[in-house]
Amino acid sequence: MRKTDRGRRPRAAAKAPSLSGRPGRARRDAGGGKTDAPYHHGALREALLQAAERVLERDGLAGLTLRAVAREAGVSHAAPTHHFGDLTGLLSELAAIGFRQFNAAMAAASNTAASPLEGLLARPKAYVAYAQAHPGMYGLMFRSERLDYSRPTLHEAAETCFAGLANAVGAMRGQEHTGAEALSLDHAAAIARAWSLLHGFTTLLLDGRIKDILNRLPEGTTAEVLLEGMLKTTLARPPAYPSG
Amino acid sequence: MRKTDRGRRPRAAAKAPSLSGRPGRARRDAGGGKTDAPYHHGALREALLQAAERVLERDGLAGLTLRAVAREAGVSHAAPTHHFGDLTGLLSELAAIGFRQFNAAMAAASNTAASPLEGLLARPKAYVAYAQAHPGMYGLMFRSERLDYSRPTLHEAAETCFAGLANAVGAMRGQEHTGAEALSLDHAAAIARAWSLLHGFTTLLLDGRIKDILNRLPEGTTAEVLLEGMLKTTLARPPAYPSG
DNA sequence: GCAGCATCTTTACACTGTCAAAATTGAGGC
DNA sequence: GCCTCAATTTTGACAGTGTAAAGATGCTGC
Repeated sequence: MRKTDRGRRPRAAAKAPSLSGRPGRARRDAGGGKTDAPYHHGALREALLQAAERVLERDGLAGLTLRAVAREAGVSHAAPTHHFGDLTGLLSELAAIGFRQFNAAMAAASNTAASPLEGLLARPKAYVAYAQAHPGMYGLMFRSERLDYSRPTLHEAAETCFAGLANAVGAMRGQEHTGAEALSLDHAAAIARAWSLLHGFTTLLLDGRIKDILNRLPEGTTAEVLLEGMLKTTLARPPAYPSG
Repeated sequence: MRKTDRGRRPRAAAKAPSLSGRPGRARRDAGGGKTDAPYHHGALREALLQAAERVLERDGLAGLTLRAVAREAGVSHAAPTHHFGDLTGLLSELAAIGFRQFNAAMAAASNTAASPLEGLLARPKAYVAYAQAHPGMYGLMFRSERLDYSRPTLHEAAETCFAGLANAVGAMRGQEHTGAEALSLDHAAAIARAWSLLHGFTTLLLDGRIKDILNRLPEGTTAEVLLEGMLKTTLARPPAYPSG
């Protein structure tokens, strides 16, 4: 009994072994005051995902465990298993939510751009900005080896993300509709280059490696300025091998 | 995290509780046949690092635990603690070894290049090739959040790696000696671009994301070809803003 | 009303990292 | 030679993790 009761809530302070009392009652009050939560939660799946997002933002990827999420949601440690199968399942569903947020943020930034140049820079800047605002989520989405991309929700959300990026690159090169069909090597290289550049810069930035470079630049130079410098010298030039 | 069957050598197949026998004897025979290893190993630190490298190659990052390394080396589960402090210490020292291998591989590739163009492509190709040959080690070096970069050995090895990359970029732009001094924004952007491109492509490749792109290219197109395509359209053009 | 089933809890187990104490051994001081 | 001492290694324990199985509970269809 002395094993795993570290973070338990007060738990009614009763040692009565619940002969007839319902152990699931009057305990889930962390959310909005509904203190008479039924034994059957009703929407535990969604509640668990929201709890997981809170834990991720608060404690980072290392603190995102099944039991921590269950504690945050106020249910027993085995409750998540029923809804997600295992840890990979929970993480994958949460990552799918992250991808949708990510896509929405980039689409919004792309739509509200004023000048043409700003339009070109809007997506990449939104990409890095999202990662900086939600480092745990970005790490989960892109750096975690505990995701199952065969899950439909995650697969679709990630695919949408990739398609948006590929389309943006295609539009920049004057080509529309980058469906699931064949690409020229040049076009594929342009997509891979854009994605690699953004993803690499982002992960290096989150890992603190970019600081070494920023320290050699004038005082106060921010990562965003460096990113703009990286992009401008790339975007300002036409493709080397026109795609005709 | 059920492993249960993995690891767990026969362990001498004896249940004699070693009433007077020395439990540390005649057990470390995995290496070279020296079956009468003394209680004091003599070079346990090195043996543990080699064992850790074997475990990493065999079971990946997820299987690289303190206890697994101790089992692989044939010592008790707490032996590594004395030499490395904690898991972070062991992983950091192993990552330092990885960085040195990584640096050596790139330097060798850069030195044995024949043509000038091949010289430019040699380093990036060696970069990706190393990561493909040692995915676990690359993940440990660049993707693990459990490293302590304040450790001198790791700090120095990683710094050497970065300096080599920065120097290669500097040489490509006609500038030598990229010491720890100030950089122009353009030069810093070039370094960050090269590093981000390589690191991003590598991690995307290791995570299987590049496959989605390769599938849209002619049958049999390999990642190396795509990488060359990415680099050629970048390298074949002079810098947009000459560094004069 | 009640049987079936989905949901949630309890219990148990194997594994992990880390700490403290005990055991073993090599080396130096007398 | 013996004896202490410090370094090294083992043993044991503890808190935490994921996961599986069994028990408790309440909704739902009949």
